Amino acid sequence: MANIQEVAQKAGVSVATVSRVLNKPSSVTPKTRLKVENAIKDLNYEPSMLGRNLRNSESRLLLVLIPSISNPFYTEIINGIEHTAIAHNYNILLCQTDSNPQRENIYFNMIKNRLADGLISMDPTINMQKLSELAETHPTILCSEYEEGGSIPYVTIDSELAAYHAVKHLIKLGNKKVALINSDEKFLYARQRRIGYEKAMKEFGLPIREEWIYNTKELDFQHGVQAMRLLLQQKDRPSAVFAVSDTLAIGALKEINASGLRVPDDIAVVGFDKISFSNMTNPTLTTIAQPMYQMGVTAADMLINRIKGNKVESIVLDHELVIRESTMG
Amino acid sequence: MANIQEVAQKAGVSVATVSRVLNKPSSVTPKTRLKVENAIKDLNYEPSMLGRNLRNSESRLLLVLIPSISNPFYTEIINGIEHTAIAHNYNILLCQTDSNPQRENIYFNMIKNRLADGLISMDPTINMQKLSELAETHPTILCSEYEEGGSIPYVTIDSELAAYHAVKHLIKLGNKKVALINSDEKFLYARQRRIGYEKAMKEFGLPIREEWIYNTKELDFQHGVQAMRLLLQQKDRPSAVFAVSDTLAIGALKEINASGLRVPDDIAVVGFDKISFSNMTNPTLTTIAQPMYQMGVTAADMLINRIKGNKVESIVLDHELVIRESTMG
DNA sequence: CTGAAAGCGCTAACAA
DNA sequence: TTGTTAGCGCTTTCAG
Repeated sequence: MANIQEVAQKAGVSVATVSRVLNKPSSVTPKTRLKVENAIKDLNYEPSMLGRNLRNSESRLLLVLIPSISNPFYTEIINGIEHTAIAHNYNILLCQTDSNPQRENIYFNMIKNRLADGLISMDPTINMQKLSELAETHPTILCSEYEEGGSIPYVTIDSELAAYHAVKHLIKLGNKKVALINSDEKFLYARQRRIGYEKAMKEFGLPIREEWIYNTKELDFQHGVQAMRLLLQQKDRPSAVFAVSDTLAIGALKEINASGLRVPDDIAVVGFDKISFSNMTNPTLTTIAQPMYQMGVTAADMLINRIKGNKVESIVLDHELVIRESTMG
Repeated sequence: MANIQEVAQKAGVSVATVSRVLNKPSSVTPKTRLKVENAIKDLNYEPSMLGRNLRNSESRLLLVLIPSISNPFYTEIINGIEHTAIAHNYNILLCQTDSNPQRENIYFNMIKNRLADGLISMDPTINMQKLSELAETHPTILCSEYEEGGSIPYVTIDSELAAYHAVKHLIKLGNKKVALINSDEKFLYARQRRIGYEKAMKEFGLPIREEWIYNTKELDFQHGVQAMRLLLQQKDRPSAVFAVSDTLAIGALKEINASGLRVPDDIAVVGFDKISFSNMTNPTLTTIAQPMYQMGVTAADMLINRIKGNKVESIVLDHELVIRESTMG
């Protein structure tokens, strides 16, 4: 636990020189550098980030806000963020809000208290009002979910177009009765995906029937099961389902199987997100792949740029339809 | 971005008094306290953790090391850690090693650089040699995977006993030919689970056949598929499988289904960990539940105690066999 | 109960 | 190239 002072003393130089060896070795003669390096080794010295951070007025920490770590949707995005962060000498503070405003507040305070230099929010349930206020004074980026017409820079995909592609795929397979398992339409992406769904249906002259549209409260498996159960109870049963998240789709899959029907023969299913489990199901799941990793990289790049004081532009990335067994006859 | 100085000035008191209002309001007269509180509000003051941390020689960050965030095994443990941490005014720095020694080094350095006050490792691939050295000078706890006879305190379950229970369950169901899908036996838990498996088999006078024991390189789904494929190629096919992780078991499930056999009628399957996806499969998976959340809480408590300078004892928690469809005829 | 002052470990401006 | 020194924002000891 030696400090810079002791190193300087041992090496017979000033603390400034030690600091230079640490941060810009080229600005020191090889001879003195060696002396310092030896002293560092002898004393087992490790520079304290506490001192450095205070002096530099930075924490070199990036706060990443997600609803829950158990949602596999975020893992690849986080990987992208983390990789980029580390490459720029930052670390990430991964924080779960559990969609709990109290939790949210703790994390907002961490930013205000300079425990983190900036924030990437991926939480659709976040209090946009408060976040926008925070964003005025502290570098902030939205990832995936964003605010239409808001002032916070974001990186996302075109949800409407993606949903349109998914539904079109089902229709082209011959399905005329396509159901939609959507999440709560208080979320922007849910509204957008519904529009994409309707657009595809209309384009092919198919009717949009309210009984085939189900809005779930949450995104988890169990809600997918329940949604599918209700859909199966219809007298005029849909022949295909588009679910706006893989976990919902996997729930639907499970329920279809349980009811003795077969996927895709009786009912075809398309999910959204391409989470890793989506090819472990039986049958494997056709799904929309978001460029997760790339999204994370982009978000982190944008945030680091903001921290540096640069202006950044919002970005919309491309998606891709991944066709697997759940729609292959 | 006001600092404590400006608040003091505005309130007409010394910085010491402001600090007192922040940390021990009862040590200040209500009258001065009010003055200070008003100044804080007026200036929108937020105390800087940078200054406080340097002064207190602490970061109030706990480093949590996991192999990969995509492994659902860790999510509940992390929740336990995080909750406990927050309750004690700590935050966690969740770090993925990707089983990459280079990554590992970065994180070890973060500890040495005082970016975190202590470390909980859940990475079975970690360099124990290096970790032990680090643990001599920095608070360290092992969670789940531990070192037999090592000096680092740990919290874990009795893997041998759990495996014994799982296999005994299969045997009691009438299975005489039980296969084991184990992970690499360089890991302690893998060795222990094999011993538990053998113990149960021996106890019931059943032969232990090497062809029925498969060691995988990794724990993911795909390796489970592959292991099961080989097991199914045996002329004398096992009638039950115990996999040491749910992801492996889910892979096995998938492969059994693909080969036209039925679970549990043809082959019964038991997993390990009770990850959330284990009851989304078809059929749902019988598995060993570890008290994940409790493990996280315990690990965090232990670490915080170590940071305080207290001695802590290693703890072995109880597990539980959760019987579901994959073993229910 | 309050204030003055030292100092946590580091960096960087300035001087030599 | 190297050293001196101020100071980042805070807490805490010591006096009063």
